[in-house]
Amino acid sequence: MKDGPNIVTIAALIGDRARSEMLTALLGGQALTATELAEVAEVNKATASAHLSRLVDAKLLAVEKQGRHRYFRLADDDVAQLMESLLGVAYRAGALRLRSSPREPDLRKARVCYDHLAGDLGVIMFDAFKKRRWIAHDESGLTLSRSGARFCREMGVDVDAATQSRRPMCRTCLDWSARRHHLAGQVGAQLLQRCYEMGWAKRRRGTRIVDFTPRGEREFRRIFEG
Amino acid sequence: MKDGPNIVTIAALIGDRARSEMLTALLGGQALTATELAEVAEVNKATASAHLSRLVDAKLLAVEKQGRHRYFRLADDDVAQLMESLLGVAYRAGALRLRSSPREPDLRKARVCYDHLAGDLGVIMFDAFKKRRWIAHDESGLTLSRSGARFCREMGVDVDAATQSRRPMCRTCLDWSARRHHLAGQVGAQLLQRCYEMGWAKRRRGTRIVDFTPRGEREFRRIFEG
DNA sequence: ATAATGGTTCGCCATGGAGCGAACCATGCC
DNA sequence: GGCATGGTTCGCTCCATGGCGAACCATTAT
Repeated sequence: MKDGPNIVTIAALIGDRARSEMLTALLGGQALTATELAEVAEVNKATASAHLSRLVDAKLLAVEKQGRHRYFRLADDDVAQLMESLLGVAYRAGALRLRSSPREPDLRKARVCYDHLAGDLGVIMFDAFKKRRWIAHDESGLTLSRSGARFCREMGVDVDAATQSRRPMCRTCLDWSARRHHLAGQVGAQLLQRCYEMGWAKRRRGTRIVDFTPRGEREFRRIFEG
Repeated sequence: MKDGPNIVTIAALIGDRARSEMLTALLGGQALTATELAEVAEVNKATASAHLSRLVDAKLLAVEKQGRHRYFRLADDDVAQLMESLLGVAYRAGALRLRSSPREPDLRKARVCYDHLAGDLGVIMFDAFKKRRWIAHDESGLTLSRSGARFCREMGVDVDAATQSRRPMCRTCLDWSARRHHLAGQVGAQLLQRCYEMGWAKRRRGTRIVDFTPRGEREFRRIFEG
């Protein structure tokens, strides 16, 4: 077997219906068990197991044992970004099944991207962060400014806890539907959490769609828009 | 055939050794003929032809007829970005063939990413653009500031011609080796051209590596660093 | 203990698709 | 015109891999 540049194995792994279904499901952010993933992919437990172990070997997924369950999640948010890139190309190549699906507008408006908010509302939030200088580009990427930290605290984000972790606070993520950036990283993740906790929004079951309540959306826009 | 989300077809297309070899070659930016690509991929002309037509159908590649030749290139710089994303994940998953290849340091230092400069030097240039406010983020992405345009003109970039085209002037592109952004878009492409024209750098044959001359690198760093 | 449930391993089948050679068009050159 | 060269089409082989069922281990529940 001639060995090619190993993007081949990665791409081939994603380029299978069942596995891709699993990965897309995990883009939702929550960890799922093997059987759940088998259902999502509509395959046998045996096949699912085989797929999953290959995905783990390739470091696309990470596992966590919990009792007799094995919880799978995306290994990394690089992987999430990769999936979004793929979705972007597929979407613009016109092949994405989503297009002309009734759910598409909702997905474009607000959805979960691994663990943070994507879609139009995600972009709005990111723009606000830039405009108000809550984040700044420096040599090492994106950093939260002093005023940004203040804002986050007001929103109930535990900035100090976040400082401990070695996961970057802020990070950009390319939004396939809007072709713009939105906010990822710890701050992005925690802000989405807060949206749930404050009752502004809720995940729609079985999808990546985030439904904002009318009041939630009003508040959100009041804070981030204009 | 159950139809999955169509990232499957895209990923599957990339997930084949021969095709992936072709795509990677085209990441070099110049259009190549079918036979050249067949050689790169080490396959028959017949198989190459089959692969190429599938890639074109999926809008990953674009063709241009010229006499009895058919020149293939990446359809879009979205595709280039996707490839870079994949390279990034493959690289960090530790599987990339490059790793521990003698050429790796050179690739990390400076390489072509489709049509613009990537690698450490690419990142240095992008950082300079940010720091000196030659580019600014606004709602619609990255724009070239007035001083940025002035600088580009000094460098011999034809900014006005670029304004005509509908391809974005500036665009970020994620650098898989540096995990940071570098500059893409028309300005990125033209600046790389100028590096060649001014004799600062040269493509290393058959690779994506850009070799700077000692003088070229000195000049480059003098302008963009610090 | 025994049963139930979550996952994995193994052996087998089926098929998609990658690869080739040969014949075949298309274009350019002499 | 005739010949070389670039690409495509067609028919064929062959192998990698996805899929399943059944048996099996592991963990929790009763």
